[in-house]
Amino acid sequence: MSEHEEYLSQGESFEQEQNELTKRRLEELEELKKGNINPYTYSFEVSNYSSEILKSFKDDVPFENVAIAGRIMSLRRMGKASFCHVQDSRGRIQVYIRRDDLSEAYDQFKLMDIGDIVGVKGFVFRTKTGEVSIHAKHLELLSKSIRSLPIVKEKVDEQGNKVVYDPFADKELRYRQRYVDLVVNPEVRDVFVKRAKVVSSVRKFLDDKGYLEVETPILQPLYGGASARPFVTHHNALDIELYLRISDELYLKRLIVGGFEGVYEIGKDFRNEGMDKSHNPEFTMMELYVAYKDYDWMMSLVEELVHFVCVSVTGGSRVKVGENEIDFTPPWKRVTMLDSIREFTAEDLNGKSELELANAAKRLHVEVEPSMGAGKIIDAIFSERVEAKLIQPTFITDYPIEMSPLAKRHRSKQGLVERFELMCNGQELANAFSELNDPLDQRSRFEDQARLRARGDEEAMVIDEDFLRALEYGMPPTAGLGIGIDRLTMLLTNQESIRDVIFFPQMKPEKQ
RNA sequence: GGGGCUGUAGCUCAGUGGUUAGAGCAUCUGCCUUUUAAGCAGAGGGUCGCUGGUUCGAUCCCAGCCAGCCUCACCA
Repeated sequence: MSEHEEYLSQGESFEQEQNELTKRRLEELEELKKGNINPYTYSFEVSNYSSEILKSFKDDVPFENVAIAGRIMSLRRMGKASFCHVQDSRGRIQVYIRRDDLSEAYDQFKLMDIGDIVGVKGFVFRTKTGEVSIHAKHLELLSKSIRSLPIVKEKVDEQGNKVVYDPFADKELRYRQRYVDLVVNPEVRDVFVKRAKVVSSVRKFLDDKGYLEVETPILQPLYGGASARPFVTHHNALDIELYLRISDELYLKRLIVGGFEGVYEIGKDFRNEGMDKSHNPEFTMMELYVAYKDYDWMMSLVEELVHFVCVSVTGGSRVKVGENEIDFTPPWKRVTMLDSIREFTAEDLNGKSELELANAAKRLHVEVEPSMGAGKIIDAIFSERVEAKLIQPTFITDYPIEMSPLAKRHRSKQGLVERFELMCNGQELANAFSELNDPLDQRSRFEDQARLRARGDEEAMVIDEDFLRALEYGMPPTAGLGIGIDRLTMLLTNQESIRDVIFFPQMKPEKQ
């Protein structure tokens, strides 16, 4: 049995359909080895990048001795000369290969395919038709591809628009084989480069303010800080259940108790809930806690932070998102939850009883259940009648106390807490409050949650005695903030699905 | 979980209750030393998502299942 037959017989790593194409590639691989060519080399001295060459080449100035490496993305063979495009991390450049310049290396070139990774040395020139290209003096196979890539072709039409033929567009394949998506769809790479810029600019902003980046446990004996169902796992040595964190909040506040005056964490949270275009089971959250500050102060910080990130990532203060243009120039509108409802529904819910609230909900065609308290009814009306209409960044402030067991009571408004959410493009982007630091109040709020849990609310918070103990030692007045990094990235890159800003979104397992 | 749409060649997609299921790209053979959606001539490639049913006959009709997308609900 030949080497490639043996490889193909090894079953599952090759689907049936790929066999013919792969078999051919494996034959080439053997031929290369027979010719003493290592198809998987160790290194190559790269001295140039495609985009830099294209940008800096001037026709009258000789540009010699360039060396690039990348993947062959197109191939036009014309007997004793050929053209191909080589794609590196910064773009693509055409390479001209002539038998006369390469002699026996041209025979190797005949065994190369689209998808192979090559190193090219040569000089830069402009072809008859005007494309800046590399005239190869040396061509070397660096890594052989034995699985054929989807072939996407492009043309620039008379109007100068890029036309794409046979796009690799199947969303399932794109998410499952993101490596292929990234190779073949250059705009996908751009989104993730911007995502990295979102994270680094958030970090820079907070570092420059003097806040300390910290890491707290992801595996937690108790979960808390949000209303959500957790993932459960098991630690063998201790023989205990552990939960994947649903938020960082309670640990970060312990650090404020410990004397840090500003701490933040950027990391993954995990929530065992449904998935849709704005929810992935694991997602990236930034949480910040600053001592001696309140939620009013935090609103100004959020304006400054998000504006800074927007400028860093996009170069400006305005972003096109779908049909809308969003302007992040501060200051942003600040409106209480009840006022926003009055503004969009003409219902004034201020000081209304539970029965009056239920009637208002009915008038607005918002479904309410008998079990819902005043706070939940207000929240339901807001979610259904207001939220989607908030396109420009808007702070919604002063939430009902029942929904916010970790937020401090409002200094002047009965039944409300000092909390705000930043709404933008009809979605929540940030959530913040004056943190509850009264241990007696915190304990009674936890107990309210425990009662909800006993009634079957699986998302109600569990009592965290160690957190209460920390508060009993005394926590300074503190402002806290959480920003969903994935959703911020969606906005700044104009992506409508969270799956398009996460490299490997959660998928059902692939069928065998 | 409800509703809608989709699944045909490696990729993008046509198509039909009836002989051997098509196109472009990709692949293979031949020609071609400035091409570019390269071209010209030829060739190979399919469990028509899976299972069952109706039928003389199913890729097509029906049912169930699987997977994906959209949407509603739930959920932050």
